[in-house]
Amino acid sequence: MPAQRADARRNYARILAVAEEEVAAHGADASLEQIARTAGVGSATVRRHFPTRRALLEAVSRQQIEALCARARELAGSGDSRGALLEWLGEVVAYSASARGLAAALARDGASPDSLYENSCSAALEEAGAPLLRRAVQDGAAAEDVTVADLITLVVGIVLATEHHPDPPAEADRLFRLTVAGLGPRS
Amino acid sequence: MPAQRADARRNYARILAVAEEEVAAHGADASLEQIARTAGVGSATVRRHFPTRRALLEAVSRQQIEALCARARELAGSGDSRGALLEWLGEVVAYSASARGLAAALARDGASPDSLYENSCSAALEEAGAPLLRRAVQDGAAAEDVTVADLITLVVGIVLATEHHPDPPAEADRLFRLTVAGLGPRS
DNA sequence: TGCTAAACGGCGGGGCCCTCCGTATCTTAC
DNA sequence: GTAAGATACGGAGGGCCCCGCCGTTTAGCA
Repeated sequence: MPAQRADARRNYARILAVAEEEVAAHGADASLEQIARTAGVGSATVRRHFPTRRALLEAVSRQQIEALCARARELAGSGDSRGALLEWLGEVVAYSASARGLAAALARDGASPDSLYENSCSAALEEAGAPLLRRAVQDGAAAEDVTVADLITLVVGIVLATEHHPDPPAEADRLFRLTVAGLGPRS
Repeated sequence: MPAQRADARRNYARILAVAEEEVAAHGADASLEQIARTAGVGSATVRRHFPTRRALLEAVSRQQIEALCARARELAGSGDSRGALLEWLGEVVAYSASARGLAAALARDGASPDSLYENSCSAALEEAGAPLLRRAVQDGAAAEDVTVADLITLVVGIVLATEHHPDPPAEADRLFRLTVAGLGPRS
């Protein structure tokens, strides 16, 4: 006895596939109705499988998020704690800047009453990044009151602000390096 | 012979006043129709005075922007070039975080064909901030390849990313300080 | 006081989001 | 194999919004 009916699973997959293309093409505010139309289902079905736009964005971004989490685990064993953290953050920037909708999925949405099980995407990333940051703090390469959430928020901010540039990934990377370096040579 | 008819000016003022409240209440994507209704004019009239949402946001933010420009001129004479630049940027953060819509008005919108006379808001800010940055660069307090536009973009990113937090201004300020400090004590 | 041009605003088209509810389809049990 | 029940579907309608058109009003000038 499947937890879900077979046709429901099929539709879920179809919708998700179409949504990936549509979000890639039109960004985080792609039309849900358009997705439904292309997938050949009713708009209600889309809403049934993905109650909120955010839910859909998170599902679309899932693979990328998991890849980033895996990368964090890889880097956790690296010798250079600061370098590992920066490398990982840089990849988060690169992914978010090139895969449209990812940044929006990561952005916290204060509109929710209970923020417990929500933000599954950003929660996963934060958990994966925690060891990296912890090690960097221990090595004195990062301030103690910084959280992974802070870093993710900064990254998301950079990506959001560069979203409309001619070459978002390049610009995002530039600003990220600038941020890492601090305002300038002399502090 | 007025460049504009008297009633047009009146309506402009009415709409702008209503828009300020509405944007303050509902953020950058306040309903233009709601503004028209509250102002007691047709929605076409709103569009006539403010062809794009961005135009309206810029008009709404004009006073704040000018205040920030004035502040930049004040700080231009300060002895501590780095301190002056940081002080100014901090105020940009504070303004943007507390006045809803300002960040959106500042955000570059790549949708425009000719970006010449556009972004009057951010253009003004950039011009006002240029001397501050120039001095900081001369004093070696900022990297040479940094532009005011970069700094504004970073600030806007921080504000956008913290927009949905419980206390946006506080969070934005935190992240700004974190950015200025660089990732950590050891670089 | 007329005339002209500027400004207004109602209206309709198109789109999107959201909800409801009758219907079709899958599962399971017999 | 079939009948019953649960599950999922999707069309339709309401509400809101942005946008453009165009007949009408009104301010400003002679």
